[in-house]
This record gives sequence, structure tokens and C-alpha cells, in this order.
Amino acid sequence: MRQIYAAVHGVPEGRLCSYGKIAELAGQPGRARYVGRILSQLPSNTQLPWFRIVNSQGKISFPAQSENYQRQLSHLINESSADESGKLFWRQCRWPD
DNA sequence: AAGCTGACGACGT
DNA sequence: CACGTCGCCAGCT
Repeated sequence: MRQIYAAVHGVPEGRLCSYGKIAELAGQPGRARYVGRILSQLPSNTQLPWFRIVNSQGKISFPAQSENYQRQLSHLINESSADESGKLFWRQCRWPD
């Protein structure tokens, strides 16, 4: 749990990371769903860069059109990690370079 | 205790 | 590239 937060917090601006990778970095491989559940329960005022987490297909794990989808996309656009069309610039989380 | 449900993932068709 | 399957794990009925 603690580790999950730490892993997410460690994703630098401009980078994207998958749920599975976060779980792995947190020392809990195979628990991608767990990561998703953790993030789903984050308070709206969280400092955690939850929006930098996408699924292994490099896509936002929210149904397009949904509020959440738009919120996440906006953040990513601000970080130049996506364009208006919704396409993400999938730079796998290999930080630090 | 048994089944259902996800902000998931790997693989096959 | 788009689905369908099956495996996965924790929390809630």
C-alpha cells in the first residue's frame, strides 16, 4: 500500500506508467488491479500524480466521454503527454533515464 | 463461505 | 487493430 503510493509518486512529470509497472515497482508484481483500486479511492485533493497512470495498452482506463477521462486527459495534455485528440505519447516509465 | 466486481494484463484469433 | 478468454487480487455483498 505504502509502496504503491511511493511508486506512483515517483513517476516524473511528462512520463506515463502502467498499473502493472507501478505494482512491480512497489514490489508487488501481478497486482495491477490492486493499484487501480487504490487510485480509485484517492481523495480529490490528493497530491499523487494518479493521472500519469494508464493501462498497458497506453490508454486511459476510463470510458472516453466520462468526466474522469476528460480530467485525466487534461492533466496529460498540460504535461505534453497527450494531444487534444486524446492520443497519448506513451513513454513507458523508464525513469530515471 | 461463495460469488461478484473492478481505473488490470498477457495472449490468441 | 478489436474483441474474447482466462488469470489475477482485494474488498463487498
